[in-house]
Amino acid sequence: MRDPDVVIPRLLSSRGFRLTRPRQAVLKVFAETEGPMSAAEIYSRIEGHRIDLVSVYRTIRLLQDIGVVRVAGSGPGFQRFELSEEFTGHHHHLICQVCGQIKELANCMLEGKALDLLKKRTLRSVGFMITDHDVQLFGRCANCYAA
Amino acid sequence: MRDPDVVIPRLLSSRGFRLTRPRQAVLKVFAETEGPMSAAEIYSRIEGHRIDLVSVYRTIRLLQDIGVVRVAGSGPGFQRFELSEEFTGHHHHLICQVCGQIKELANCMLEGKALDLLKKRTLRSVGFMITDHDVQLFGRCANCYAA
DNA sequence: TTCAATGCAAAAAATTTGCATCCCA
DNA sequence: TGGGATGCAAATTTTTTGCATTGAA
Repeated sequence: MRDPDVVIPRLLSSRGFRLTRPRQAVLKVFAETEGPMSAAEIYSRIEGHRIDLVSVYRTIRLLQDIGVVRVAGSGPGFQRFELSEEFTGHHHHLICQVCGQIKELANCMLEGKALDLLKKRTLRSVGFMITDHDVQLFGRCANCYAA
Repeated sequence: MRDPDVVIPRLLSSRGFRLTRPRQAVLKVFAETEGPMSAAEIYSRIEGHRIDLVSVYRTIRLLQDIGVVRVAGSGPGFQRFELSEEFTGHHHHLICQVCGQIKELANCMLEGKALDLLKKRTLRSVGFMITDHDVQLFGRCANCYAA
């Protein structure tokens, strides 16, 4: 698994993008946080929040464009973002339907023969080429289950 | 599989909600369309669109509250809705990353022992009670694959 | 007839864009 | 130092809310 603090700045500079203060701040939040976050959540985790929310949006977009950030599980009316799997490893999410909390789940029960077979069949039958997948598991987290 | 045209009006009236013209129009669109739609898409499919977009939103919310519609695969900046599985059957989605088109996929390769085991393990280890799941398969549809 | 539901307007919330200024390479 | 990046303001887009009027039961 690669280290975002090393890889991403290098990737930015190799493509002619500058490593500015707002970008560093957003990258820091991504690197030190597990699980998907909305733009507002990222913004609120930047100490002092002395950068503009617009720059958070622009940085997220840039990181998506260069392939190091992906959309992961939109909430009600907004999107959440997460480092791509080369940094986090392949994983899926446990989403609490009561409080909205999202946790990572390391095991993927979809990889392997079943998925390979599905890919082949889908390509043959409808012409759709499957390249990625996401599994969302809904239910109640420990707190909301107890309550 | 139940018939939404029969079940939903009955469900509405049994809970004291009225079957108004805007609600009938939205229900008609849900019943005759396969796959998830945004509020705007639903609105655009209502012939003559002589009802207000606000009523579309309010109807979607109501249908969610009584459990016959669910959020399925939000797009970039908006949500998509679909009849719940008692009407459509359990299924997942093929999402084209190029054109955004969404198609239904009837087979679920997750049901069965693997999922049961995961449910047990997750409940025991992190206290999370899994009740539902969604699988999104990303890639390229036949058109965009050819291009 | 009556109260829920609608349409219109306007507000909120999430996200994007324009542009003068700033600062990283 | 020059051009990409930022901040601020304002525009867009999606969704929600307030309120007088309408219409389904």
